[in-house]
Amino acid sequence: MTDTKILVIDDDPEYTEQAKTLLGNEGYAVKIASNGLDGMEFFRMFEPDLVLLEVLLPQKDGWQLCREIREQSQTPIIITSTRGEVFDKVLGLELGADDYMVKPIDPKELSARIKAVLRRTRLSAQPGSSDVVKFDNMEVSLQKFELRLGGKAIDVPPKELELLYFLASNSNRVYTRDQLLDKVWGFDYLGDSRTVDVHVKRLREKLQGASDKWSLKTVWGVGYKFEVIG
Amino acid sequence: MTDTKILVIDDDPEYTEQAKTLLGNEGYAVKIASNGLDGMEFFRMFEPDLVLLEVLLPQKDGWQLCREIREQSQTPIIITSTRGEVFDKVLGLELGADDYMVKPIDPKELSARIKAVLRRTRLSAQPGSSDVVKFDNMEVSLQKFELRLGGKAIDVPPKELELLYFLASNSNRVYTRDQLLDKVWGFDYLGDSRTVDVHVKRLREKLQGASDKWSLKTVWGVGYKFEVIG
DNA sequence: GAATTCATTTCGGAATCTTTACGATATTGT
DNA sequence: ACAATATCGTAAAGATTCCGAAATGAATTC
Repeated sequence: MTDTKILVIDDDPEYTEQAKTLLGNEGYAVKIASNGLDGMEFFRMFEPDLVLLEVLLPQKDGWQLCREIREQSQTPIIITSTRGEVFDKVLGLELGADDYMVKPIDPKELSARIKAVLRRTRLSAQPGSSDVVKFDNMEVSLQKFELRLGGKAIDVPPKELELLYFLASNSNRVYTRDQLLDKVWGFDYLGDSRTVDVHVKRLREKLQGASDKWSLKTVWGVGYKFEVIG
Repeated sequence: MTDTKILVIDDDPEYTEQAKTLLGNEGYAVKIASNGLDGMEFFRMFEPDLVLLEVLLPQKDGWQLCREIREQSQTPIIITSTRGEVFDKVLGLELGADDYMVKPIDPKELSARIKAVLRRTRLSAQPGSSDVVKFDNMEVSLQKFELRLGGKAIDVPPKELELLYFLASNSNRVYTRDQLLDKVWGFDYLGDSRTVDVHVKRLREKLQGASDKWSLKTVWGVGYKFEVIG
């Protein structure tokens, strides 16, 4: 049923065997790496849908690995650790991990968390995201985190940039406010959908008169879209 | 405006009363069940759009109920519990609940979470069902929510676009005004069928002279059709 | 040419969007 | 760690757009 691939990076053979059996039974394809270097290598080859990553690793520790994975992909990561330090948790989440678990791990909890994380990240999986979006004289880069209009860099706050990036990278398609809250703000955002309007307005101020080949359009009764002419 | 139904399953009368008042004020239709068996029964009869489910219930506990509901429907479920155990949360999510809240519940948070969950679960029913209808130089897209004539995008209000989309995607077939009200406005629409005439007129203004291969025709004494020549 | 059906126009109310202002929150710089 | 700054999100008022009812005029049928 599921074709989902999970990469487990941990040097405790007993634990990894257990994990492999458990997750295998749940229909996942499981791969084991027992040190940091292998971990990174396998990550590239295996292209997992989720990484289960131990903090304490030979050759290259989990933090480092987490950072490297994040630099090149949005693949969800669950950090595991024998220590239960709050510090670990905070650091892990800061580095872009999606969840955090303390060993020893209850098998039931593990599979539940994996499911939950996959569910979350799949919701926000965006079609066609290649980091930089260009239209005519406009360029939006998430990596550089900037907006360029005719070669000139414009200061744009994070939320506005993310919103513009999302709309532009899915141009001509309408999104409801709720969809935008999901895609840009996150599935667990609690708040009013009018918020989108305000951000659109602030964006429009900055984009005003920049080009006649594209625009941020309102679709009455539906939502917004980034429209490209021609 | 909202016709959304919420089923609250909880045996604490004080809590359910509070919830009923709060959610009622927000425009939801609320039904209360005070034990597990009623809960399942009401779920079937009432067909709610969302279930607010307490874990600790007489007769049949929340976990069991959650599982049963999931077996037969995708209706979103928010689990509530007095304990704040991580275990509960994880188990809840594993059983297919959509969110989890710890009592005592802040009314503001409750309504925010309900909104968020509904938002998430409704995404599949949003515009984006990549339906496009094409005839010659005309293209109607619900995804882009636009009408294109010869490559040029034309602004069309929602109702008009939906009407055109419906007629065009069932081309050459006649529909009475009442049928159109049913299909486009909704089966529960109460109103004058002359309304259709007005919308047809407005559409014709926009479509005027666009092509001779198709047209929005009146069928005298019957209704309208989108006629395609050749 | 009378009766019926359709087209067109107008207009107020409703729904939706825009804009503004302000407090809360997060970020930055020192 | 603190203050200064920037961003974010909410609420409310203002502007806009759309919808649908009614009324009148035109077309079609018999």
